[in-house]
Parts: sequence; C-alpha cells; structure tokens
Amino acid sequence: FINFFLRSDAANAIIGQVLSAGDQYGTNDSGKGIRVQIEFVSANPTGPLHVGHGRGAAYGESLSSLLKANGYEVSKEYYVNDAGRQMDILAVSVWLRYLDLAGETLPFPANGYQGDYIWDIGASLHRQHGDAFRHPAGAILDELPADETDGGDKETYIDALIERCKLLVGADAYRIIHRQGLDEITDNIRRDLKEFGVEFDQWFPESSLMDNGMIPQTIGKLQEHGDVYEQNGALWFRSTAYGDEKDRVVQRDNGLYTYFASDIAYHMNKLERGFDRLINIWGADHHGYIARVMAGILAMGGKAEQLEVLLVQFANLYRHGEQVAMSTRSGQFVTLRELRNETGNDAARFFYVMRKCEQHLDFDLDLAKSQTNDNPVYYIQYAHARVSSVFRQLVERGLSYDQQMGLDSLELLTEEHEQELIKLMGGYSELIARAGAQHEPHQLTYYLRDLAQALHAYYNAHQFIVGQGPLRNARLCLILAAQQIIRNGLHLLGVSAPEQMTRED
RNA sequence: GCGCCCGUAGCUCAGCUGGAUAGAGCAACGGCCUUCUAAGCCGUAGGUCGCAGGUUCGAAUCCUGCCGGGCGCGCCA
Repeated sequence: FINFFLRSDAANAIIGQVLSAGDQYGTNDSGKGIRVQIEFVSANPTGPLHVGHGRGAAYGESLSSLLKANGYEVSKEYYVNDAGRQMDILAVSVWLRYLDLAGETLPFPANGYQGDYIWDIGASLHRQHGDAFRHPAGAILDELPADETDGGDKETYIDALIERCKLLVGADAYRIIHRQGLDEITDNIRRDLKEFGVEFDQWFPESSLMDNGMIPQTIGKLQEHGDVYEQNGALWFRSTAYGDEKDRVVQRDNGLYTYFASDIAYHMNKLERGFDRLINIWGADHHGYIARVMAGILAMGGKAEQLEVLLVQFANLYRHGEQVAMSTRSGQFVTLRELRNETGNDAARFFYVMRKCEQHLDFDLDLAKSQTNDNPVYYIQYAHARVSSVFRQLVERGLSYDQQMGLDSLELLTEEHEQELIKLMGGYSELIARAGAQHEPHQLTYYLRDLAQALHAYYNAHQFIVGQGPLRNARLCLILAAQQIIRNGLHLLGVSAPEQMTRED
C-alpha cells in the first residue's frame, strides 16, 4: 500500500471554498443538464396518502434534489389514475354516503371505500347539490344482484351498482359525483405533499390519455411493428419479444383497454416529451410490472438505459417496540398526515430516507419523536444550532468576527478535532456525487451524522469565544463552514436547519 | 413452482461497487455541568459478516447451492 497525505494547507482551503460558495457548496455539473423525469408517489386518488406513500414521496423528493445538485435537469411528475374501475368504485361509494345523508340508506358494499373521508365528500355533494342525485333505496336495489351477504359475488354486485348509479342519475350527474370524489381527494393529496415539502412539476392525469386518443394511437403504433395479435377476442401485446415472460393483454374482449395499455401510452408520451432518462419510483409490490413496461419502451423504440425503475420497500411503524398494525382494507391505515403530526416533517423526511430504498424500513415513532441524542435528526440540527449560538454569544460579549483574518490564519488549526472536522468536510462534494449517482440519499444521512458528531466533539473540547484574534477567527471560520455543509445537506433532504433549538418540556 | 429484495454486535443499521485490524447509534458498564444549549462529550465491553462450496494474491462485497424472513406472480387497478 502507498499512503498519500494531503498537506494541511491544501485541506484547509476547503474552508474558504465552503464559505464563498455558501448554499451552492457541494453542487457540481456532472449531470450536464441531462433531462431526467422522475415519477413518484402516483398513488390512486381514492383516499388519503398513507405512510407507505410517504416513503416514496420523501425518497423521490430527496433523490430529485440530489440529482439537481449534480447538474441534472429534473422534472418531477405525479401520474394521477383518474380513470378506470377504481374511480367508479370511489364514485359509487361517495354516492352511497350522499344518499345516506339524503335519507336513503343502502347496505354499503365491503369492497367500497369505507374511510370517513368518503362521508365528507358525500356531505359536500349534498351541500352543493341538495337532493339532485337522490333516488329511493328500493328503486336502486330492485335490479341489483345479490351482494356477498346474500351469497352473491361482491365484484359483480359493485359493478352492477356502478351501472345502476350511472343509469339512474344520468351521465352528467355521474360525472359530477365522480369529479367531486376525484377533486377533493386529489386536492387533499396535493396539500399533504406540499406541507411535506414535496412539490411536483407536473400532475399527469390518466384521463388525458383517453381524451387525446393516445391509447389507440399507441396500440396502432405497436400494430405497425407487428407486435400486436388477436386471441380469444382480445388484443395482445407481444411483450415476450422484448424480454417479458408472457404476452400481455392491452384490449380486453369487452373492448376496454387494460391499465397496462394506458401505461404504455403514458411511457410513450414521456419519451415524446424529450426526456433523456426516466426514473420510476414504485412500491415493491409492483416489481412484476418492470419487465412489461420495459418491453413497451423497447417496442416504442426507446432504449433500455432510458428507463430505470426503483422499487421502494414497505415501511413498518413501531411504537413502544411493537409493530403498528396496518391494513389498507376498511380504512385501517396510518395516514401520512397523522405521521407528520406525530413526529413533525423533519423527523419524517429524515427517517424515511435513512435506509436504501430497496430495504425494508422499520420506522421507530418513539425515536423520531424523542428530543435526545438518540434521535439523529435532533442531533444534527443541534450541531447546526450550536454554531449559531456561538455567534450569538460572540455578539453578546461585544466581539466581532473577522472572516479574512480567520482565513489567513487557518494554519493555526492544528488540533486533532479540527483536522478531523476538516477531513470530513473535504469529503462532502464527493459524497454528493456518489449519493446522486447511486440514488442513495441515505448516504447523506450517515455523513451528516458523522459531521455533526465531529462538530459536537470539537465544541466540547474547545472554547471559541476566548483566545487571540487569529486563532479565534480561524476557529470561527471552521465551524461556520461546517455549519454551512450541514445546512446544505439537510436542505437536500428537506429537513430544516434551525438557528436555535427550543426544548419542549 | 417461478421472479424480486433482505440476512453484518443483544437491537436498528453503515460498509464508498474486491483491499489494511469489519464500523456507527441504541441498549449495558464507568467518567465529565460555578464556563458559549449536558438535546452534548470521553471511555469500557460486545462479531464464525445465515450455512457450505467456488473465483482471486486478497471476499462482508463477485458466482453456485442450501437455510431463514419479506413481497409479487390476473382479459384487477
């Protein structure tokens, strides 16, 4: 082995660089403005976001920030599944709650959306439209098949209920009910994400693909290439020709396009918009779709390197050492909003990205809430606040900070703690490049903890206020630069960097 | 059955794409507040990197096979 050591003045130069670059320190232009589209969250607008979506949101946002810091041109997108059967089920769920409020009570199907928010939507519908969509319970039920409580099939039942609703209220009224559910839930999701520090450049509605005829157009394009055939009355995409394990239906025998058909059309649309690279962040349960969407991309003339699918594993919540039970059925899940209210945005954003995305995440609620050194978020924020505190003390004692004198005296920083801190700071730029390239924001969380630790250790071992001018100012330069890096790093993770910590007793 | 992810200290996890004696934080034990926030610091102890082979000068890292845990495999969305 050959060991190289940097001369200390070369290492010390980092301090001046950090102080002059400020908020921009650590960024680079290795991405060369390559256009990256990153699609994440994309939860169906059938209910509020839950803790699983929160992880995708935090991860996607942090990754976007990292890619931007590396010079990529990033566009964040949310794909809104505002069409299809699930939305019809939502509409009919809203209608049933509305009817109840209007005095017509019907049995609520087990596979309808049962959350309390459906009542709220039904209520606003009733407030705005009165009894306009009201029909007698008996008239609604008389043509419906048996539901599951009478030994019928619940899927058949709810589909019949949807048809009954459309027929009785009429197409226009049905559209209003449908829209009411979609709009209220989408607004709620949008607000939730915004409060969480996650903002999208584009909200792409699935329905726009229908409206623009993109789906038949896409299938037509596949047909031209000879990648589509008919079998059993359905249209199949020959995805096996592009590496998928079996061919997939794009148009069912009843004439309806499959969800997969809109997916191919959507990805074709992405390519047409001129993005160089596409990143999809999906829940781990969607891994089976990668091969077929990739097949779609290839059939459309895209390249395999253009699409990257990152799978985010589930997050489990733990409270008092016990796993918090969650099930999406019957509305028994913890919402993202509840989590944020409990732990605060900072802890939630940080904890969500502490692990590689493909790793299961155990989210310890007690730890996230604790205001002790166990909690890495507080630990790092405290290090940041301590530096501000030193400068406040400086003013209180009638002393001033002379940055130029400090920068001219960096050779005085010979203590072990100081050299350790400088060494860590020197690794920041490289870390940002690596974490971006590998799509691993968790590397930044570990780095920041290490840097905070070095800063705390230094703080405890030395005085900053007393002492001669040159040494004092050199030390102030050092901690100010360290603070800048902590602030920049936290910013990339969407975590605030407070000037002072206020204890809640 | 097939596919994807995971297995590192009592617990939760890093380990920079194959290099030096495997690292943190909790928890345990022992110290540090008349001094800029003790929300902190210093120290001690703790490992057959799931198991077995293979590739290599060298493996926690790459390959194969087992074992264990999680998830997914529809003309659903």
